[in-house]
Amino acid sequence: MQTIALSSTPQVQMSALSVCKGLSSQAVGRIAAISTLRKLAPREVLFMEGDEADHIYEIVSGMLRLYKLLPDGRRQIMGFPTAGHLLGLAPEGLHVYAAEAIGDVTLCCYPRSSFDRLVDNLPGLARRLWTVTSDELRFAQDQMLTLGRKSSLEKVASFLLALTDPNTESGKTIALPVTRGDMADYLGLTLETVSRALSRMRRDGVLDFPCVDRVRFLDLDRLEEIATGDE
Amino acid sequence: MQTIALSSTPQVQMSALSVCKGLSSQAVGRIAAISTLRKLAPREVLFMEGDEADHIYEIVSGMLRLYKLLPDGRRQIMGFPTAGHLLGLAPEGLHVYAAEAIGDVTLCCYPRSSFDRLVDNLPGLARRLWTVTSDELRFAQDQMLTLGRKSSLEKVASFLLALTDPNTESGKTIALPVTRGDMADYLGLTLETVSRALSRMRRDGVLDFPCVDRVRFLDLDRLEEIATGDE
DNA sequence: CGACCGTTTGAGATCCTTCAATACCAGTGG
DNA sequence: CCACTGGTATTGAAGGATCTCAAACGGTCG
Repeated sequence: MQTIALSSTPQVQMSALSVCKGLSSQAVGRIAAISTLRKLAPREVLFMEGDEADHIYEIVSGMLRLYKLLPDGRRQIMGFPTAGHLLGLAPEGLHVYAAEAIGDVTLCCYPRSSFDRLVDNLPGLARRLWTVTSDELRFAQDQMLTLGRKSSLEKVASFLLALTDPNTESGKTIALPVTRGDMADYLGLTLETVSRALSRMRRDGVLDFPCVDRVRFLDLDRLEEIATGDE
Repeated sequence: MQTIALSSTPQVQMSALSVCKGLSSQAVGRIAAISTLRKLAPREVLFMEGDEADHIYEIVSGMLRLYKLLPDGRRQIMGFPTAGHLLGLAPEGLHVYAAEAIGDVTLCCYPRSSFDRLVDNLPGLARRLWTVTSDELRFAQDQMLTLGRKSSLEKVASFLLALTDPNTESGKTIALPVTRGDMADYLGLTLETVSRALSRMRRDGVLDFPCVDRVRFLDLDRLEEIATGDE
């Protein structure tokens, strides 16, 4: 079984990684050969928009925020990738957004030049990357609908729903991994507006907050109606 | 030279098509073998969101609008693809947005099943598709910044700039291929707000309108400053 | 010419932002 | 232990940007 180590402490099984999904064990071995592990502290910046994209990263654990900035400092967060997501797949060689760790993060790193060679030589890897990128594109397009056409309440409801998985039911409590400010920059709102939307849904009995960083869903059907603007 | 015909009238040189870029002439031949041409009339719908994606399309000429709808009819336009763009690359088999012709459109069609086989068998095609999809993703992420964080004036300026090419200079006039309403649904605004933004930039001497569907750029530097929020 | 469609412009309403005050919590040092 | 601090969240009040509704304009086409 292929593994790689970071300073001999944590170990990662390569075949469990997202880049390797669907590839032969021989291919996995060749990917492992160019991998190294890396850790990020909270708020550590992995790369900035416009930086040379000399590595491709796969998140092993933790969460980051990806964002773009306008010259005056306005920020749009593109997403909050977690374990299994790939970062830095910028075909032109420059990062198109910044990436910053939210909490502690572990990454698997592939030097870009070696990775490029693998893409050409490993049948199946290019297709795998196409699938990954297509999924991201679909996600980005859903977000365009949210950003362009939904009200603040609908935006916040959509965000909370995106945190759930298929087997989340009313009554369940989940972690809210990001601050109000991050939610706001993700949804194109201010943090006050996000806070008001959350308060309103609590008042309306749709959800509740055991503490600031947890949500308890009380009425998921209603939440879904709010998110899609149904009524 | 590989060509395909529609009812014996128009002919298309396969090697000029975007799917084929960078592929061997043998590969081009195999792509040509599964191609057919199709024409769309203005306002004709190619597919709706949620439809089975049984074909992949490459635009030969004309322009379409791609959009998503909310249940109550709010519309977000994802883009206005033109010649060379690929449509229907939905890896899960369902279209994730609707596609509708704006004017007359000619398409090159590939049945999905045959196309999928080619992706597996033609080395280079998967990578080509990855590149195409990555470009679209980058584009979508730029649009997320515009939708989430820019003012109406900045949005309209950004849209107009996206219509220019690198050698457009102040003084040049270009076609405005879409209505105010389409611009609005693309930028997350109302058509009135778009109209007011255009009027204001005309008042300020940034641009002018010989007629409703043409723009003359008078001060491209200023337009760029407006688009990025610089000042 | 009249009907129609897209555009422009105005006036008022609405939603979201801005600014400000307060609350809350964890960490720190006296 | 507790006061102090900094970061985050909540809530209120006022302002502003965009939307809504409405009227008028201009070009195209039968």
